[in-house]
Amino acid sequence: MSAAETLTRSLNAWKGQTFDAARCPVRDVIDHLGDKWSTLLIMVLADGPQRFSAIRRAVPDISQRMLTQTLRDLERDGLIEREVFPTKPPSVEYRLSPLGRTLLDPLAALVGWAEGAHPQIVRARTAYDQVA
Amino acid sequence: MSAAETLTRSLNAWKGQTFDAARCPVRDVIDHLGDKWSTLLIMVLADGPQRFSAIRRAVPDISQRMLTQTLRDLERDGLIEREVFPTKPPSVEYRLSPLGRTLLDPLAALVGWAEGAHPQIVRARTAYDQVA
DNA sequence: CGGAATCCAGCCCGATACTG
DNA sequence: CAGTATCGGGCTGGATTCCG
Repeated sequence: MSAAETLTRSLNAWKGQTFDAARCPVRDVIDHLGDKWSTLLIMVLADGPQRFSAIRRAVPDISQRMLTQTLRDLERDGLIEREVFPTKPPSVEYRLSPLGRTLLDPLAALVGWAEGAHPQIVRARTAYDQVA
Repeated sequence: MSAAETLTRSLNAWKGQTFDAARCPVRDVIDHLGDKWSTLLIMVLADGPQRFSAIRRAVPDISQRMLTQTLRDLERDGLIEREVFPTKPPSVEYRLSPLGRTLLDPLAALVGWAEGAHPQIVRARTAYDQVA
């Protein structure tokens, strides 16, 4: 089955039903990954388990608040695991869960596409704004 | 190269540089796709060219304003093309551009993952909320 | 070190009304 | 039919402060 057919079929699965966005994976899962930091944090953790402050250094422009919150959301979705080491001062390690690791393949495909398409997209924007 | 290596390498490409989010594809492209409607509209257009009102019927809960705006943004990025037929009343057709079609494969992979992982994610959330 | 709590700005997005 | 214009609420996310 082609990619287009896969996507069309995924859409049509929701035709006619009393519409419930919460039960549609595209909305319930992908939209959630689409927030400002989720994909970036998963990419950081793809390299291996990381401590809170190490993640923070890897993503310099994230605020402490959003780092905590995004990690919590990913943990709640079962994509990452959190382990506390009762040292003094405490240290906390985050790692991808088995489910989270299954996301790496499709995510790498998307990131690869984004890198390849980025120059064309930048050019398209310039051309569009030229006219308008 | 493994998916994890691909992602890590993509991240490390930005280490040390004076950080400029606009030049990072993950932020400039993927975050943009992460808005509420973009992926959904691309999925609709994967089936073939569609008129404005047909797209609207396919995504019942989008407002006219957001449909117009999201289509404009996708057109600006060069992912879709817009053609006006000067009939009376006018009709406008939208279709994926060649560049837009190259997104279908990675997008289908991600949507496929989301469908497969959705049940596990729902269960993870329930378990998490149980404890908290 | 890794948070939690609070406050607040911006903008995303929806609802509504009007147009060529 | 396919928009545009305007208004306004709510949520995302940043800055700051405090805590174990």
